[in-house]
Amino acid sequence: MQTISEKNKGFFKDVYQVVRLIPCGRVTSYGAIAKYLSTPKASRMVGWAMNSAHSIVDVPAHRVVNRNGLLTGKMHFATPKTMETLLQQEGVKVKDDKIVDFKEKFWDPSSELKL
DNA sequence: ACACTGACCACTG
DNA sequence: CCAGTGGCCAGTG
Repeated sequence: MQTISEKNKGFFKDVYQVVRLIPCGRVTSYGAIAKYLSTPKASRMVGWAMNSAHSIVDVPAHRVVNRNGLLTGKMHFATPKTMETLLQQEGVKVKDDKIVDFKEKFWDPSSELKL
């Protein structure tokens, strides 16, 4: 393996960059990152990038959730509760594997970074 | 080398 | 409003 951690593919690297820039106590969605990078349809690839990113500490994948604010990838972490635990430690309230006041905690790179 | 799957989102009917 | 389909990249079988 060591696919991205060593080589870092184009799209993957961009995803990690954005996720890495996510402020503490803030969350974002796949579509937001995908749209910021290129097209919202690429949200799937973002999720796939996370699939490898969950193994990378530099990428707080726990701050990345789906459009519903649901912790979709919690199962991919060390433990199914690692994701919600990390979020709660950062001040993000998680209830029923979902982020409370998700829209308030939502961090849109296309709006915050924008450039 | 080909085909299918994968942590999804947005649009159309 | 709810349901269904399309679409992007990369990796594995």
